[in-house]
Amino acid sequence: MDQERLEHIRHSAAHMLAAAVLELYPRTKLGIGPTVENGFYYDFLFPQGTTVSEEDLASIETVMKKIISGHHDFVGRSVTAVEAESEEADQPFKLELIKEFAGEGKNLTIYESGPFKDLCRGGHVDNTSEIPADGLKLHRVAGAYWRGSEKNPMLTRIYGLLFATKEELDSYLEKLEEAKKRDHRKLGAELDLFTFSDLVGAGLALWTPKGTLLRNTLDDFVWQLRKERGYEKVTIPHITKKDLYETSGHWDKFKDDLFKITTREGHEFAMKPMNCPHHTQIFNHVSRSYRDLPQRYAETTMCYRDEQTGELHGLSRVRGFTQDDAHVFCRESQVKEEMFKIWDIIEAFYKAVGFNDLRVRLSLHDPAQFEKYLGTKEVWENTEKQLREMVAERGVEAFEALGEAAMYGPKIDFMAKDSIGREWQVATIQIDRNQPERFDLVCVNEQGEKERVVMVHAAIMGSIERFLSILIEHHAGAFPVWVSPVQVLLAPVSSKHVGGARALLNELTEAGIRTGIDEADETIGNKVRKAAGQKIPYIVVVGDKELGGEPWMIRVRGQKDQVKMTKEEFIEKVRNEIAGKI
RNA sequence: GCCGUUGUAGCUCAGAUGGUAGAGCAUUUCCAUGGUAAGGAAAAGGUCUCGGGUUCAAUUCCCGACAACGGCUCCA
Repeated sequence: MDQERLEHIRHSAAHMLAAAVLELYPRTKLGIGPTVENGFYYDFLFPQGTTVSEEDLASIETVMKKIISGHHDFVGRSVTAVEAESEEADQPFKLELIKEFAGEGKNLTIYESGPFKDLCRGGHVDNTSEIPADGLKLHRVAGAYWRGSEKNPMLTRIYGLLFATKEELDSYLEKLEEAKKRDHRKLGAELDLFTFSDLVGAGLALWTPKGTLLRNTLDDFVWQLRKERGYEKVTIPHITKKDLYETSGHWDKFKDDLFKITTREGHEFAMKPMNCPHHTQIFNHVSRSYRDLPQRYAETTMCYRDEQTGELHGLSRVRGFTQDDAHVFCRESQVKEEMFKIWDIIEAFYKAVGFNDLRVRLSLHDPAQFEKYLGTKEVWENTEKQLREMVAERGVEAFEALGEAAMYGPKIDFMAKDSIGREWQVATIQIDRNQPERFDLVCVNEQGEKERVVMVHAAIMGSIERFLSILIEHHAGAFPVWVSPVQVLLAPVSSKHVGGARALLNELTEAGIRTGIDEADETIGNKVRKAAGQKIPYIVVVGDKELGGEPWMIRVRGQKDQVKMTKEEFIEKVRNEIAGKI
């Protein structure tokens, strides 16, 4: 079925949803009912005191299907604004739309289908019998502001899924189930990686030893890639005087999102929401010669933003998060080379963690809202042109996104697709000519003159928290061997094998393999079950045979049959995988 | 922040028109020395999220806070 036809079907179904709601709740006021990616929604203002629960959806759905089965034709007719207003007299939201559309000189049409009529620009099927009722499911109810503005009243939005066939609906529902199983919030608890505490507060993740190992493993690799390219580590405090952000321009635009601290002497401080302003002060504490450039500062450190409670979500959106941040201070002539170095790091890193094809997004400013940004139009346009050239030179396909730029400059963002096809922004490279201006960052050039430097911002994982939410879901917790907190689990057959297993533990650990041991007095079957649930890559049962020098039967994650290998072969194999970032 | 739903043991969930609660898994101990996805038994574990109110009595009803979930808005 072609997309346009599916759109018509979904939009027609939205009318039927409204019809069903009016039948069950006659005094309901109607918002709008467009199509969305996998179906449609309709916004309603229910009569005072009515709430619609998830269970009520089933009865609405039943009524909806009954109306659909009435084989009603969709009949449209043009109306004047006055006619439209009289027909929709008891629908305040429709009246608002009529007024607006009439003001814009648009033609108004009303579509009738059986018992229901609606102001609508069209795009329907001819008859409701064309709506595939068995591909339909009302699945969610949510709040949504009228016309998307938080200044407007909150309406109740009912989402429906609608596919051409039942099979497609079922397969989509299966996909949702699969996503649920992979949910990082669930896996984070099951794999004992992180937790939240009501005492500590919402959006403040606490990392267990295993989770910390995971973070550090990834961060160490990023650092290795950076170190090879001339980066140096720096360290900054997590708070700053207000003055720093007044100079950077952040205080003005983002003061609501800062955690603020007032000292006993009445001075205002803030928790840092980013690191660049601090890093400028390290660059700027001595005069720099062009010979000292580029200065490349890297630091993995936490930032804090006072996100609204309703926006928090697992690790994806938190109040305290860790950036693997880096800033390069360089001359204009060095920008491209530095950008490409970062690009190389990003490619190497994402390949190693199992994301193969990153999409590249050019995140540009939104010309319609230029007041959101720092700096002049000219600087922005030049920088954006430069980014386009670099993308072209790099020979990659990039898509452009208006309004996705940072406050101080445009970005090249990298988008990763996870294993069930969802796309996420991960790494980012940003060119910044505004903060060097504001902090007066210069070097002395060959002519002995002051020369303005350029800042390049480069986060590889971005926020480690958000990155891990994506990584956990991408691999469903079954991380590549080099990333896994525990790479090999030893399971002694009985208590008399514990000593021998401990010796093996030392041997494997010496070989650089993260090894665990399950010494519990339990059956071997139970130990295997638990280790498999922990998604540990290799499980080795240790009994008389193994300790007696016979080949091992290794249980490999994801494989049904065990693999036979000598101890030496096994150690070699795992070491190679760790070294090869597999 | 807004709309809606929810909050009972570490986890997953039962439960009572208002009379302080129960299971499985996990934990601890004992028995079993067990060979690749749950061996057996016992014990321990709860201010029923927190704070107010109504009541002889509140985990249960009411109000408020906090937190989680689904969205909206936001995301430097």
